[in-house]
Formats: sequence, C-alpha cells, structure tokens
Amino acid sequence: MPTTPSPNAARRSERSRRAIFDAALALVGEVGYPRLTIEGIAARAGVGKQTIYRWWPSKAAVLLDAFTEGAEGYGEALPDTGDLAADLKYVLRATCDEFNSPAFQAPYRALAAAGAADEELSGAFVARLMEPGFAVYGDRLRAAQEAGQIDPDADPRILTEMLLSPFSQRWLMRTGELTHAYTDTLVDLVLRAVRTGD
Amino acid sequence: MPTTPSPNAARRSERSRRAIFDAALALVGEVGYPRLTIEGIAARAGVGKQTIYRWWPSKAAVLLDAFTEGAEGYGEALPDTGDLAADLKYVLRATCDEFNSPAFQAPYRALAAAGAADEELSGAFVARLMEPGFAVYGDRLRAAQEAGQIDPDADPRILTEMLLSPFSQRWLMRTGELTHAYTDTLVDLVLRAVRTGD
DNA sequence: ACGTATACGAGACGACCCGTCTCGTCCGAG
DNA sequence: CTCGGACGAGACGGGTCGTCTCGTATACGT
Repeated sequence: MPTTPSPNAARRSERSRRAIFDAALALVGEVGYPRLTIEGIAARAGVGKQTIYRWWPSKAAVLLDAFTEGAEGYGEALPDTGDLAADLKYVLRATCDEFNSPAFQAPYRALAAAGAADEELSGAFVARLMEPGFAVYGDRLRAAQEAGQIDPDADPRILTEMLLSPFSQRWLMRTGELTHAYTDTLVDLVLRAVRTGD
Repeated sequence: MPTTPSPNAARRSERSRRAIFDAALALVGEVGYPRLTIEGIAARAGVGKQTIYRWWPSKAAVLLDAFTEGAEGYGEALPDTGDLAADLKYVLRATCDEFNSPAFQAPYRALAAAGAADEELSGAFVARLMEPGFAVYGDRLRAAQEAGQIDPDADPRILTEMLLSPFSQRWLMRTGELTHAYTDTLVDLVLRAVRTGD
C-alpha cells in the first residue's frame, strides 16, 4: 500500500516506479535530503514530474516507499537460543553494523529527521520501520519473562526502549560511536536491572 | 557567541536582534519549521533580509540562537539531597513538563530534526543544548558513585543515555506519552542495574 | 483484435523563496 | 561633529514548487 493511491493503480507503470525508487535512493546519498528535489528525482529517473506527484504527496513519502521496498526482512524474529543476553547482543551487533553502513545511513537518517519535524510522516515512519523492530525485541523479552529469566513485572516495551533508544539517539544526533562494545554494555546493564532473584 | 560573527559587532542593533528572535520563535510555532523562511522572519521582525544574512548562515542558526537566548538555566546542577532516585525523578519530571509545553516543543523539535539531517548543525545543537544537560546528570551520578551508592564500574555517560534517550526518543518520534510515571520507571530501572551490593 | 481510456514523458507556467546586490537613511564610536 | 558601517527596503536572477496541458504509448474491457 503506497501512501496515497488515488488514480487507477492497475494501469501503473512498474518500470517508472522502480526507476523513481532507484533515483531517490541514489540522489539522497549524493546530495543529501535537503537538496533532494522532486524535479531531480524525475530527471534522474527519466520520468515526468507528474508521475511522481500522481502517486506520492511528498519527497519524504517517495523515500519512505523506496527504502521500505529495499529493506525487507526487518520483521524477522530474534533467535531464541535460550540465552537472552547472547541473543540480544547478537542482533544489536548486527543492527549496529547496519546503521554504520553508508547505503543505509542516508535514507534512514533523512526519514527520521523528516519524521521528527512532520507529525503525519512520523506516524508512517514509526509504524513501518520502527515498530516492527520494537515488536521483535518485545516478543523475545516476553518469552524470557515466561521462562522466568527476567522480572515478570517489567514492561517489555520500556526495556526495549532502554536497549534501542540510547543506540538510535547516539546515531541520530551523532553524540557517540556505535560499537559492539557499546551495544553489549547496554544489554548487560538492562538485563542487570531485571534479572530475577532480587 | 553567535554562530558566525564577521562584521563589526559593536555597531550591531540589539533591537533588531531581539525582533528577529521573537519573529523566528513565533513563526516556527505558527507555520512549522519547513515553512519557516528567512524572508518571513525578516518581514515579521520589520527588518531587512540582509540584516539576517549578515549575522547568521541559515534559518537553523537563527532559531538555535533564539532558543538558546530564551532557555537560560539549562546548565544548573541537579539537587543533591543524598537520595539519588528522588533527585533524578524530580529533575526528570520537570524536564517532562517542559517537553510537553507547546512553546518549548516547536523550536526544539525543529532544531533536533534539522540537526539530524545536517551534520554541522547537529554539532552545535548537541554542544549547546544537549551536552549541558547530559553533564548535569553525569555529575550527579559520579557523586553517587563516590558516595558508594551505585556501582563504581558503571559508565555515568551510558547511564545518562539510558535515562534520557528513551525519553527524548519517545518525544521526538512521538512513539509514546511522556508522563511522570514513565520517567519514574526509567529511573528505577536504571538504578536497579547499578545498585551496589551485588 | 480492436477501440478507448488513461497513465505516461516532456515541459510551460506563475508563485515562492533563495542568497546577493544596491540604494538612501540613520545611528553610534571615536 | 564627523563619518563609516549597519540598517530597512526591495530589485534581481536562479531554482524548486505544484499545477497544467500537450501528444504518445500502453493496458484494459468488450
């Protein structure tokens, strides 16, 4: 489901759609989000401006669809080896590498920034990119609660935020490096707060 | 120190400077950051555009100075009553109320969003608005470490991030409400991770 | 298989804002 | 008092916006 489909989607050109996504992702990496323009995307994609305006309300919506299209598999479950700390560290290390990769950085950062400023966009950004990730951590933490490994009274949502928010905040505002040592420390600290037997 | 003072600052019109700040803060609340323009600020302030371009490099820089001017007292130390949990909860509750107030919201959110997208701006934003806040929590946590109240091996910086990042992330991306109950929970969880006697 | 509807590429259009510049005025430092 | 420089005002070319209007090409309905 694109953001605002009004014309007849059956007649839509798949070729143009892909060209627009490719152009948007390439351009946001080359010139940055503020200088990303609809005209520029259209020209690079070999497409009329109207074709973009027909299907998307803004450059942010184009980028969100383009990025979502290219980032499948964000909704997979965490491994559950029984060792909660190891599972969390493993996935957080992978996330760390992803956020350090340039191809991921530019569009994701642009969308996060645009979402922070625009209430409507932030809803779509959160629902389509952030929440699926949150849910995966929440599920794994609930499983650990049922296994009696962590405090059953702790709110998995808040624990997830304590794991991911320091991480994303560092990255978004560039207040520190994202390293495996850092994410390991986060996991250890959060789990020390909710270990059972206190 | 403004962002880029090149002409003779002694001859500068204080009257215009204030009018520009007032106009920028009012407009960002009325039309939002993306539709905030230098021309608009100049017109509202009754000022020539050149007067703005003479003293600031961008609308973000104007807004950062305007906001900083209006937000004195962000560098004060936390109270130290000896009860670490109570001190942290007290200040975090106050911060919570501040972030929920509309006059604070619009410019701060605009600056955070612009900083996320622009590397140079994020440096200034972090240094002038975020780090002073971080330092205050770090100091209070170090004092608690010296008093033997919390684990001396824990990194105060990371603990500060675990307190503040979930908070600001919720606010920035609108992923949840900011309530006193929420901030209290954060304090309790973080302190459980580093309480002494384990 | 054909006819028709409609999305398509291309680009013109007025509106807005950008950042620079040029005026003539006014004010403050020396 | 003098005078240099910041001031308010606004003209200017350039770029992007979002809308529109072409003629073309293509996929659907019968």
